[in-house]
Amino acid sequence: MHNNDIVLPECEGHEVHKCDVERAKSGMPEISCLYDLSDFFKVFGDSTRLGILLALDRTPLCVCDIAEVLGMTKSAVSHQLKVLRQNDLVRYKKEGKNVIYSLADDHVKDIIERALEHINE
Amino acid sequence: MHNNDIVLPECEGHEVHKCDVERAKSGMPEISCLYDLSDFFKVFGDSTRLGILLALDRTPLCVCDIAEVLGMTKSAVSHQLKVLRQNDLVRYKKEGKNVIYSLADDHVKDIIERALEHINE
DNA sequence: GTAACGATTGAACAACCGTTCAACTGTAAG
DNA sequence: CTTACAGTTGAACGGTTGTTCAATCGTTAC
Repeated sequence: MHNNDIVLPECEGHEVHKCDVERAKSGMPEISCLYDLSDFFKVFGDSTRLGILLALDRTPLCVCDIAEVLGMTKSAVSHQLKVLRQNDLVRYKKEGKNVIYSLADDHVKDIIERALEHINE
Repeated sequence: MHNNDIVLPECEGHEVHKCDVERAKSGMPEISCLYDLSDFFKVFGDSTRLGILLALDRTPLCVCDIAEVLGMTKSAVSHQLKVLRQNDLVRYKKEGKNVIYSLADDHVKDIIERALEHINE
């Protein structure tokens, strides 16, 4: 519908179109960048992962404790911790039988607080 | 596993636990707030919706033009615009046969730019 | 060694989500 | 009135995703 060879002057008759489309296109980031960005937000788009991050924002915790705080199984928490690890949002260190998780950096906190502002108008 | 009646002093032997769990729990926001927050991020966690927002950040556009910019069908775009509307991220006004969409406020831009910073380290 | 516990992992399942398709509404033009 | 186009909508389909369950690894204690 959009990429045919017929000469059709897309939506002729309104001046709203062609130039605005060009302007919007010129300002758009790379497609790959768009995917990176949406993937980043996708990580925050789950209440379990968000809960983990908010808990770790208070204090470093082992997996067992995170599960206790959120009222979930260790397995479910561990799966989500893996996602957070792969996105460099948390760090971890082994301590005996425990694995202590903590936030990777302060950037995370900023982003969450900014979003909270928006929600509370 | 977590909510049985047996008296089991959860993870006795390490001082990492009980007090840290209490500290984390006390700092946690309401569960409903957690859902609101993750729902908010979920909206940004899709490249199509993100593309729409970035395009509208440059200039207001009608549905047809957004579809042109992103190389998608009007239907797909309209579906995602509905989601953005429901989350108060875009406004719209009718103009003849067209519906012109624009960003609801500047908060959106801030959040996206903050995320971009994090991705680019 | 064995037992117990913290943690991770993979498979499986259900629920969710985004696009496509077709049908439909409403407006503008002939 | 009829045609054409912008936009919306609902159903359906396929892909993704989060939790559960069972099995496993590593470390500690006996």
